[in-house]
Amino acid sequence: MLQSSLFTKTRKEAPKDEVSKNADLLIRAGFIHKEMAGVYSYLPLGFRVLEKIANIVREEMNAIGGQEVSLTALQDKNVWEITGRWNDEIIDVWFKTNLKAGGELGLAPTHEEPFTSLMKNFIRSYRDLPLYTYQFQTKFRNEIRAKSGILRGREFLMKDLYSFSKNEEEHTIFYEKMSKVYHDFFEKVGLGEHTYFTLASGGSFSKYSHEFQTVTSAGEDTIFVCEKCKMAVNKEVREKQKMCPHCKNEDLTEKTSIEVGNIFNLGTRFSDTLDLTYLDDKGKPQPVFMGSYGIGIGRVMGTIVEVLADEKGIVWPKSVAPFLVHLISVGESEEVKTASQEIYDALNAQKVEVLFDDRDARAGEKFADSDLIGIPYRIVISEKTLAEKSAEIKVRATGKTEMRPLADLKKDAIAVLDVF
RNA sequence: CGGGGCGUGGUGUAACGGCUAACAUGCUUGUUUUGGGAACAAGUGACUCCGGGUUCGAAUCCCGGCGCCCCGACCA
Repeated sequence: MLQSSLFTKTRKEAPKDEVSKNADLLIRAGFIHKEMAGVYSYLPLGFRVLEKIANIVREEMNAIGGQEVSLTALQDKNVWEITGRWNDEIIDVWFKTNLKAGGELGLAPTHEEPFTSLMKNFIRSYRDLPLYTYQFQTKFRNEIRAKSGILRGREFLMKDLYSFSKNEEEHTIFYEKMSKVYHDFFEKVGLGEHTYFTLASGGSFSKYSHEFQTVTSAGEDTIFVCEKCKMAVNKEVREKQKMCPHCKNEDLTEKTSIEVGNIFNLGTRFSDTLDLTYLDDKGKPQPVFMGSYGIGIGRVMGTIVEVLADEKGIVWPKSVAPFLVHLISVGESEEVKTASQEIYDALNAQKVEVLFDDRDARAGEKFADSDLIGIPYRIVISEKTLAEKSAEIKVRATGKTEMRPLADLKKDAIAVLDVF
C-alpha cells in the first residue's frame, strides 16, 4: 500500500484525554479513533492488525474442530430470564432497550444463552457430541468505568467458543486441549513469555476457571506467578487454592497483569436451565456438558502495544503487524524514485505485505513515523544505498541495521529478511 | 457508584473579571533544503462544551447540564 494514499496521518501529540500507552500510540500512529469513552473505531492500519489477530485465532479454533458461526448481538430477553441473567443485579453491564412494537431486548454482553438455546435445535443424540462452535462478535458491556484505551471498552470484538460434550470426562479432554491452543496463540502473537496460565475464580459459573494473564503495568488484575512452572494464581482465589503441587509460597511473585483470555467449565449450568439434553446410547436423556472460551481480540492488540512498545513507538510482532515491510524512499532523485518503485513492485509480486512511504517528506519525518507505526522491517532506499546497489534493512524490534543488495530483495525478499 | 482533576482553532498549551482570545504544531502556497520530526515568507483555522445567572464588562466568578481522564469499588 502507498502511504501517500493512506488517509490516516501520524501525530506528534496524542489527545490529552488519553493517558494509557496503548491508546496514545495507537491514536498517534493512526490505528484507531476514539468515538467516546470506551468506544473506538479501527482505521486501516488498526483494522489490519485486528484481522491478523482474529485470523490467527481462527486458524487455531478451526484446527481443534471449531465451527465458525455468527450469532446476533441483539438479544431476546426470554432466554436470559430463564437462566436468571436478564437481572441487572446478576449481569450489571447490560445495554437494554425497547422495541418500538413493544418488548424489551438487550445487546449481548456474552453468548452462553443464545448458543445453548441454538443447540437445542441441533443436538439430539450422543452421536452429535462433542461439538465446538465459535464466533467473532462485538460484545457490548455497559462498564461503569471504561478505561485504559482499548483494554476495557464498552464495545469490543471477542472470540467466544462454546464446547458441548457428553460428560465431564469428554469436556476435560477438550478443556486441556484448548489450554494448549491458547498457549500457542499467545506465543504466536508475541505475548508468550509474558503470559501465564492462571487459576482464577469461576465467577457465577463454577468454583474455578482459568485465565491467561499477561504481565503489564497497564493491567488491572493481581496475580501470583511461579516462574518454575510458568503458572499463576489470581489474587481473587489466592487464599482458597494453591495453584499446583510443586509450587511453594516462596516461589511466587506478585505481578500486575491483564486477562487476555479465559476458559470456563460451565458444567450443566446452562443445559440444565435451558433444557439442552441428548439421548445417550441407552436412549436416556442426559444434560450436555459445556465450556466457554474467550479471547478479547482488541484487548490482545492493546496488550501487545503495552508490552512490546518502546520509547519511539509501537513494535509489532511479525504475526500481527499491519505490514511486514515499511519501504522508505529518501530523497527525490529519479534514481531513488525508480529504484524504490521497483522494489515496491517486486515485494508486491512476491506477496510481501508492504507499506511504501512514497511521500515527499524528509528522512527524519519518515523514520520517526516508521518507528511510531512499528512495522517489523524497514527498508530504506536512498542515493547512499543505491551507490552500493543496495537497500538498508532495519529491524524495528532490535534496531539492527544492515545493507543488502537490491538484486537479492528482488529475487526473494523473504529469504533476505528471514536472516535477521 | 464514591473521590479527585479537566473541557479554549484539527492537536497540544496560554491568557489578572477589561484592547481584535495568544503561542506552538498541523494544514495551504512559494522559495531554499533533503539520512532522524528542516528554514524563511505569506495564508488558513475558535460563537472559549451547552444553558442560565452575577457584572458596565465573563474564556475567567456562580448555578445546572453534558462530556473526558485518573484513583477506588466493580469486572458476567
